Amino acid sequence: MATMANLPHPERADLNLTSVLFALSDPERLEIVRQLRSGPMDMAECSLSVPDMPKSTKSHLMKVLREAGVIRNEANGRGRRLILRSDDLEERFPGLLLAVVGASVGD
Amino acid sequence: MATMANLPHPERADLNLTSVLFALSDPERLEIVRQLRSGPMDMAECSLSVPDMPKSTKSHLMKVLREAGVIRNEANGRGRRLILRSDDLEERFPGLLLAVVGASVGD
DNA sequence: CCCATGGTTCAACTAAAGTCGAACCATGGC
DNA sequence: GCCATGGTTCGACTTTAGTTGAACCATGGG
Repeated sequence: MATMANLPHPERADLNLTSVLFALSDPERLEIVRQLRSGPMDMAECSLSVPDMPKSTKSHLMKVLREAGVIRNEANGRGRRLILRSDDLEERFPGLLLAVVGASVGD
Repeated sequence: MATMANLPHPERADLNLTSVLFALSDPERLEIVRQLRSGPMDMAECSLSVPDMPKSTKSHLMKVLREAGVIRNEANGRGRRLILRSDDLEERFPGLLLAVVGASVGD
């Protein structure tokens, strides 16, 4: 029924550039964002470079992205559905997301 | 004669996206970058939100930006000349700089 | 109803980043 | 030559961020 814990998300107008940049400035978090580029994903599905990452650590990565307003984290059955906030980011920071996810990381 | 200490700068090809994003994810550093958008500046001229910032702290801000490849820091007489590496950034991460410096920060 | 699944939260710890005084160092001007 | 200027570097410290196990919790399935 999708009634699990509703986590807080900042509103579009409250998105802060430096917070977004910080959230994107970590390779693991950036990788998550890239995977979400092609559409929502179940959290359990999204793979990271560290395959055996503890779930508390993974949850923390999501928290940073969510609190910066980069992703939404919604209850979905037993799991979580992750959604990139493309529209909100585009509105607040036009071109930023495209530049970031489109670029070659460099290492 | 401009022969003062030559600080190390990463080459264009070595620029790393997450390092650049991290360097830009601080309000003070972002402000410096914005001031450099309109051309090189003497380090002594660039004003920060904290007017009485110790010079060691200011120097550290510049170091982070320089080591990420965002700015050049060249000897210039008794002082230092700061130059935004627009071309290198545009080459490596097209559209990124424009999106970042063009955006409203949000707080 | 019970339990496995998939996740959040907390607390304790480690690691990384920021702050800033003090020492040092070129330069340009006198 | 000397000194004021404008900066870098170092070291010690504070602060912030990342990591993880353990406890907890909602859900869906049997």
